[in-house]
Amino acid sequence: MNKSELKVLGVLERVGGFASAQEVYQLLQRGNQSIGLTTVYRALQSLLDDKVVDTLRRDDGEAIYRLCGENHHHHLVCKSCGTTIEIQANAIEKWAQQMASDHGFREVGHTAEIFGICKKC
Amino acid sequence: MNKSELKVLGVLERVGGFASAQEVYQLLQRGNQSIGLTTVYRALQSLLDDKVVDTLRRDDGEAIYRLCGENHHHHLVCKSCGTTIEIQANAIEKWAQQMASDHGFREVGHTAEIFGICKKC
DNA sequence: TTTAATGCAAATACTTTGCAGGAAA
DNA sequence: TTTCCTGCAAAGTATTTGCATTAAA
Repeated sequence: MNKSELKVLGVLERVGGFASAQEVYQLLQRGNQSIGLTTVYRALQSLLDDKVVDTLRRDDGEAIYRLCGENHHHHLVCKSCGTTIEIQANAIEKWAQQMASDHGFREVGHTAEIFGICKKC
Repeated sequence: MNKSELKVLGVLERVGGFASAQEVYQLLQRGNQSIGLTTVYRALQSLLDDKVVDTLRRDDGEAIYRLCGENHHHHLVCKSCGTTIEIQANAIEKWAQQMASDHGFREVGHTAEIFGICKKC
């Protein structure tokens, strides 16, 4: 675990959810923690190998990462104004676990998002 | 629905599962149905808009497509080998509706995906 | 000194876009 | 003609790799 990996971990902690390599890089640039993009990729790859972070793909194909085992939440997003509401979803957590074990899956994660038009719009 | 879209649909039917744009393109090249890569991408985009096909991302970020059934479903995806299982989820449908109406949202849709490592991997 | 870490620049792979020629209506 | 369809080439984006430089042990 070297200096770069610690910086990347720091960002992921602050973000408290998913972030792409490009986002991590930009956040580091804004702070005074600047490191190269290549190094961010290498740090993330290494953290993945060590199973410290978890990865999946956004709809546009960009890889996003988060700390493993972190409690996550879901979002209710307005398609019109972009307002985002964080929601708790025990039902979803259970559902995901259930479905996964029904099919013999392990190391399970999930994503879920609700979108629509909010009151104001 | 034009000629190119029909060719792409034909391939997806024959494949009977997921295929990437690049794969569709190569399969068409091998047959005597050759069309340009650009056209394959455009056809897939159009089929997506018409909700005739369904898309997901492979682990390497490549987009894969397949014909979609009429009913709304979710996916259980193996992060290792890409195996995908379709699952029904009434619980999720209800949850999404509930959460949305709790917050005064309308025209509601949602996404949900479970990922993990499957039995074989 | 010997090894590991860094980052620029180039390479790679998938995907999208600009544009000009061709088909269809 | 006028509109839509095609596909080549170029551009764009995320990611990886080669390589020379620097930091660390």
